Amino acid sequence: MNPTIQDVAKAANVSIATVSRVLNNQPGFSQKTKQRVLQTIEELGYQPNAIARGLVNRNSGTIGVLFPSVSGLLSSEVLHGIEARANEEGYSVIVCNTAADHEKTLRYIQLLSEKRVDGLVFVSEEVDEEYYKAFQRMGVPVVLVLTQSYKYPLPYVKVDDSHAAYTATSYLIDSGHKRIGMLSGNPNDLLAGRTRIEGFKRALLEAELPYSESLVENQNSFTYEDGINSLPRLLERHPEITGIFAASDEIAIGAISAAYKLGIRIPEDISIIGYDNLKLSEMSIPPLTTIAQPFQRMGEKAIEMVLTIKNDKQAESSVMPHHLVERESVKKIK
Amino acid sequence: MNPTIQDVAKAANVSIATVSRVLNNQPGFSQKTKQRVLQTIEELGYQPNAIARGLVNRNSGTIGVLFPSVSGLLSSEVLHGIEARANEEGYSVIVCNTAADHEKTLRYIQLLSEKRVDGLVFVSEEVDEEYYKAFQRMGVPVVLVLTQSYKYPLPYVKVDDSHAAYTATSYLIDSGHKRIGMLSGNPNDLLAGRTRIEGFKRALLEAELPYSESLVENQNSFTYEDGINSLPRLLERHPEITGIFAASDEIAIGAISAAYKLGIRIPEDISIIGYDNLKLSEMSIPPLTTIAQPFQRMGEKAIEMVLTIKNDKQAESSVMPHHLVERESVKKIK
DNA sequence: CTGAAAGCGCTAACAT
DNA sequence: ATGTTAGCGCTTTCAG
Repeated sequence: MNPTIQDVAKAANVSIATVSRVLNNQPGFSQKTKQRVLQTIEELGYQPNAIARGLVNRNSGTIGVLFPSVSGLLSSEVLHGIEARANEEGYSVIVCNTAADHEKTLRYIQLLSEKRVDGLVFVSEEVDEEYYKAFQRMGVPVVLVLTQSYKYPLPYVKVDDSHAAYTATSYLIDSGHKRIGMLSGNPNDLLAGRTRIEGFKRALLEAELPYSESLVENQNSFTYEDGINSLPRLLERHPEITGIFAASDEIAIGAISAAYKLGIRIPEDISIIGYDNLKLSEMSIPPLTTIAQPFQRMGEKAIEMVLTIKNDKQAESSVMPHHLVERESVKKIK
Repeated sequence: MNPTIQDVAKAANVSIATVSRVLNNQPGFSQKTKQRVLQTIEELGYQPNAIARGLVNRNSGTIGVLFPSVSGLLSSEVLHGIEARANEEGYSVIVCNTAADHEKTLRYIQLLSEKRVDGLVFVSEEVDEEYYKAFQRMGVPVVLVLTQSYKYPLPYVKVDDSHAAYTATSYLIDSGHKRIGMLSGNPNDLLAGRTRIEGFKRALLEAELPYSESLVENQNSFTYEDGINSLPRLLERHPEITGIFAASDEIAIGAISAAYKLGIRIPEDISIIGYDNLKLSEMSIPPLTTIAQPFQRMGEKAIEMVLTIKNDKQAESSVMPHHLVERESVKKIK
């Protein structure tokens, strides 16, 4: 059995209150007793029981994080930032893989609520009414990452998707491309789908370049496979295209693979710009030019916001800056 | 304030013991009272406090996981398996990023110990004496993943690295290659480094093919950059090489990129086989033939072992099967 | 500067 | 079938 504060008190000939005081560095003990207590703690190998502490202090020192997929290239970078910042602030993080499943998500929220986590970070998923109600019942700070809610007043941290898509498309335009298409993800995804298409469209229109819906090839998701499948279709409809904006790096890499099989050279025949700047993107052939989202920083920021809300009951949403990473998948024309 | 079991008891006109009984499905209540209790629980929105429960039951319902890097492609797959299985078994997982730092690791172990986690999963790192002592003091099951300890009796789950390297090299040989080199990771890494070189050497020797130390190009690590840097050096020393075994997929992908820049075609000029079967490997051009490690399954297995040890105080280490994944980076000669 | 004692919310005897 | 009560290990008044 682990020694308790009682054992320490007894062995050091003081009361448990005194032990508690030196443990928490609260006023009310002499240097002498402090030494004695510290020493017997050492001797006994005493370790305070965080659970008992949590019961008294009504906090668990942990923050829950909900991902639709933990093994995603993207999630792991966000998680990295979350874990780092949380640890700095003295918190642990519990990860939960919701698999984008409604029931599972609800169960996880319930679980985290029972564990009395001090805050919640909700990544990449839309917040529906049930989730929101559960959040409210928990009464702890909740912050959204890579997503936002139009219905509920939940603070978020993300980039401006529309603007970022605009930046990507404009880069293609500035590089001299005039016939530009898009490999979209899921257009029904209001957050990552619709808005990126919007930005794409706006860039084209402002540059007085042709735009039509057929210029964007939609998919159900944002994966490598989606990229593989969608490139041929887009090119079949629009063989004149020289530049492509892919809604995710994975899609872009998939498109590059598909192009390779088709004997199309990147960037000589077709230029491609991605979105995300995953580690993946520098490993492709050719290295992928893309829009970087500061995933790690976003994770850190989310924790900072959770903690701010916990203290101040208020925190503003944060729209993080994206930036262009020029590599070799886009050719400058003339 | 969250309602407590007291509130429920009062509102339902029963004692807290009764509420506790229906909550834990222990014998000793009528259907009638059960209904009543359940209903008032519903009405009050009562959620049991897992911290209080933990204090009484002396368990936290959580398992700690230590990674040298959470954002690694590999870690995230292991984590996926860990999280899934842990959740099925009613446990949560706390992730810790040690950054392979000694002090940090020690602090994390201490922290998890204070949080009274019910078990520990230790991934990809060597266990030194201080770690081991800390494990012992904790008195909870510890299982190693993708690593093992020669000094301490800690159960592990991994593949047979030497054998897997042998398999990879043999595949090259069976494909008709006679001049084969290796892009090793860190040879001072006893676990992932040394053993893979061994397997490589053994395969060559058994096939009566030339082997010398200069045939293996060492690096400090197993990254993409290492692959980029090491390919040219190996080829400079041994321009006759037609087949290469890379000690990790990342190294392999790096080598492919380097080859591309050098105008060397894969697999026409040189064949490459990797090690890991990360998602990455199917996205490369050409898709990478590699040795698959069942990362997800390993994560699951680790949790199963932790739980087994918790109950039976015994669990055997598990050497998981690896297997070859044939894709397009190796050419069959003649 | 130090100790006694009252909880934190719950489980598990032990009564009834 | 149900209630009473003693903790689990700790923090925090409140007294001295």
